[in-house]
Amino acid sequence: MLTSQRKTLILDILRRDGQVIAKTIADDFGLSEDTIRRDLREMAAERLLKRVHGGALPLAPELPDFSARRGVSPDVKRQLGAFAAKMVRPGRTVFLDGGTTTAEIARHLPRNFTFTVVTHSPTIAGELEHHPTAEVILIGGKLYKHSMVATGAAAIAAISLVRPDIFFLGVTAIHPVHGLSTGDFEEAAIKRHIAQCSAETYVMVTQEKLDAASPCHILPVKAVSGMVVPSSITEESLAPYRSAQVPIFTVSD
Amino acid sequence: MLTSQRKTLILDILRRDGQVIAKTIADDFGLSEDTIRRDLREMAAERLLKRVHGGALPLAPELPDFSARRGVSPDVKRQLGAFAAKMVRPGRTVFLDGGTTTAEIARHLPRNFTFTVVTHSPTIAGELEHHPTAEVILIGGKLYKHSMVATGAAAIAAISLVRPDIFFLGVTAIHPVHGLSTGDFEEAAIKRHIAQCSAETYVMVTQEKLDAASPCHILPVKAVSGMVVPSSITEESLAPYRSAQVPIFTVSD
DNA sequence: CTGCTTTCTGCAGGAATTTACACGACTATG
DNA sequence: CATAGTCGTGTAAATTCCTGCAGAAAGCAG
Repeated sequence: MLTSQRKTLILDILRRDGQVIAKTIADDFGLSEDTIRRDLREMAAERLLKRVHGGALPLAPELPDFSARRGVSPDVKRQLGAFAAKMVRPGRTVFLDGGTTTAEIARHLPRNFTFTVVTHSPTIAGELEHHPTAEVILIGGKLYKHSMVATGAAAIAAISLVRPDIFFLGVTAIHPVHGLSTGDFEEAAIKRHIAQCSAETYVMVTQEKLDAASPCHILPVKAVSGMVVPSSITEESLAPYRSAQVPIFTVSD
Repeated sequence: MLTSQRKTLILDILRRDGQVIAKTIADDFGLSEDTIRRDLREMAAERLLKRVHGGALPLAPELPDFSARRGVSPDVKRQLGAFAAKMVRPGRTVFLDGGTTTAEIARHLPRNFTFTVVTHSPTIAGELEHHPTAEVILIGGKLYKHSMVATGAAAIAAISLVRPDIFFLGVTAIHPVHGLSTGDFEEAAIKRHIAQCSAETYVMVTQEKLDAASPCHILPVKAVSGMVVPSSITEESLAPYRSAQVPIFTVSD
């Protein structure tokens, strides 16, 4: 990656998130924190941003409304996303489901090597507009606006043509007995189909989804390759899933 | 390989990827890095690109990058968009091209009756997330990030399956002799294909696009069903198009 | 065809840039 | 005030850049 390119990317992230954390960026770019800090110092000297302890902020103290809205993406989801993004390896193909949790994965995808992202969500595709190295395959179909994902026969057909290595599945509920579920029948069918086409399926789980059930069944719990959960979830409530032989990845704060 | 040929190729790669890395290009061309660096130096002297450590970047930090383009002549585009949106009738199917001008159409689409919108741009699809009545069909394919549209064989195939009543075409240039054109070859092919599948094609024209030509030809002027232009454009400069028998819709302020 | 000139290309070596690591200093936070 | 995290500087290694030069190819005049 070219240095000047990296600097413009940092500015992009700064505009998008309203902040830049040296450590995070260093991870995303696969570079040392020193390099990032040097970049930040130089850009601060050019009056492109404001250097602060731990990272940098935009020069103009943005409207409080804006930063408030940007910051809402709860830390838990962001951490889950950052963790999942690290599971992507060079050259692999990853399928990103629609939803806010998977959107966080898209934001944290590594930027120092190439890989392919497949998604049936225009929102996710939009998140990747400024990603420097990701090749994006968009799955078309009839748009289900509630979740902003393509659905229908055309989507199923297009999905059948790809063989993702990893599928990051978003659900509204997960239950030891009732399995993974979501609110829309069509959407459930799509998710199930993607999982069947993918070598591995990982599901992102937050507290409020655990031990719940939504109307439409997607898959049984043991059909997934692993669950990604925040460390705030007690070991006790994970026990039923562990006994179902599902690998669980705990993301510490 | 001829030198000038090589330089053209380098510019192509630069436009396509938004970056050029000396080492990579040298490998691809089977030449020494010195030769490539010399080329880059010379082209930088000719103001064709921006030389940076490790390679080169497009001259102006992404001259017409999509997100950067958002914001040029917004009022005019909004009026054009509002006018075009009124051309949509109940029950019809409309294809929206990618781009900032067509995004304005999406924002102004009528909300009191149902119709179908087809688009190969995730950005446009995103604009329609909160539209109450529009059915949205998303065309999938390999995402061309510069313009944020799906491209490739998959996109062509999917487009072939729809028969839009109206296609709102976005271009970067229109010229009485050279016709409609845009910057990317693949994108031009897609636009041409959409136009061939559609009953009618209307092109949105603003002042800076008039009487200009971009590298890749899409269609001749007389292939379109009509041009939508702002009233600020003089009748004089429209004369060549009127004599080509192209209906012109003037949008007053 | 021959000899000369011009242009292009690759190589060598020194300069400049970039990056990562180490270490002591600094800052935030409890 | 203690600790963990972050900063900045110095340094060494790697990479990239530039200059000068020599050989090869192409163009041109005689």
